[in-house]
Amino acid sequence: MSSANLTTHELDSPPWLRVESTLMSTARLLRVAFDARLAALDLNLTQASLLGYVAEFGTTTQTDLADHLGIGRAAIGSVIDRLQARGLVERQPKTDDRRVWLVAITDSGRELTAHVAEVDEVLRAELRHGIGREERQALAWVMTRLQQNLATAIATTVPTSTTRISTTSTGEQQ
Amino acid sequence: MSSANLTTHELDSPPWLRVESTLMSTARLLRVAFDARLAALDLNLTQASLLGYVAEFGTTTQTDLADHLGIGRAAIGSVIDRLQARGLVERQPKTDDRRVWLVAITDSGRELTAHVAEVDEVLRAELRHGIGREERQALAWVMTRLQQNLATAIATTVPTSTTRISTTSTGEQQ
DNA sequence: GCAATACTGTATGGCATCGTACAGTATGTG
DNA sequence: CACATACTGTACGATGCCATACAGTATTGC
Repeated sequence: MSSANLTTHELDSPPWLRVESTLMSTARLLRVAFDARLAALDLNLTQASLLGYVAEFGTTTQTDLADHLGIGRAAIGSVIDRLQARGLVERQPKTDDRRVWLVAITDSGRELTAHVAEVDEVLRAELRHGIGREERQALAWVMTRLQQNLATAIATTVPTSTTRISTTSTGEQQ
Repeated sequence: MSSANLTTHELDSPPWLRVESTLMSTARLLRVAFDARLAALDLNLTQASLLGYVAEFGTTTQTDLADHLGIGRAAIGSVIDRLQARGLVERQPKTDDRRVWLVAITDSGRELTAHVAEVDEVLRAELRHGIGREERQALAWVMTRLQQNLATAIATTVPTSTTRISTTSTGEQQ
């Protein structure tokens, strides 16, 4: 079974990483699940998110898009490239700022978005199974709080910066 | 410097992906945070997890390790390569099965694990800030449940063309 | 014994993302 | 107006992971 191993490995993983690894693997499964369902539309989660965002909020700059989807400006470029190549979005010049592209959804993109929304709705219904409304809200709240703490933790991490950790040897394995 | 963009993009992301993207970005931040703290030890989260697992549960095969850490067999190999190159773990042949390597922790690996545990403890204390015990437990419970639903959803995804969710056989013609 | 099958680890190529550096453009300051 | 600074999108290389294909080894069936 080459499919992502779906073993509930949180049960016997080292206790000092239990929550972390559960979160990580849940995120991975989430991506796999969406990607699998979206594969029928030849989209992955990132592409679908971008499409949905543009469909809902209209034309936006790439930087804006990158911020909202939580990935970098460099990465968003290639995502747009592919969607544009398929005619799902288009880049329009912005008249008063020639640095930026405005990313707009096309008709066929809008059409596809409807299918995406459908897939999304179905999948999310399945994921809600056995989980109450308050529990979902609590989950969202705790994770938001966790994000704040994470941001603080990252910001206050002692800059290992200059140490650079010197890759030293390690270089070649093999 | 180098600060990952920590924008709280969950607030205005497309509603039909809100929970999903929150989970994804939380996972990303979690990895970034751990990686940043572990950078002082020249480890990333995956390496630290592997080290911790071997330290706690003793020698294991690579396949076993891959399953428990939730990544593939191919990926685990290179992780072990690097740890081995630094003398933190070692590969021991298994006498009664010459296909497999038993991955064992070394003395210096065990020593480093103590530091890892320390980093982990500090960071987790920071992450708990403002989050009650029951809330954490609720989080863990919901995510476990979510994982089950995800696993089911993935398994029941209609195989698009070549997508082989199928069980064992069928794989190669032959 | 021998062939078929299953399993383990590795090599290879691909993908998504990151981080850095860069050229083009806008905006602010003197 | 000239210059410095900030911002946008892109190019490039690196990383971590995956899926596939493969060789070596074990196991099973006859």
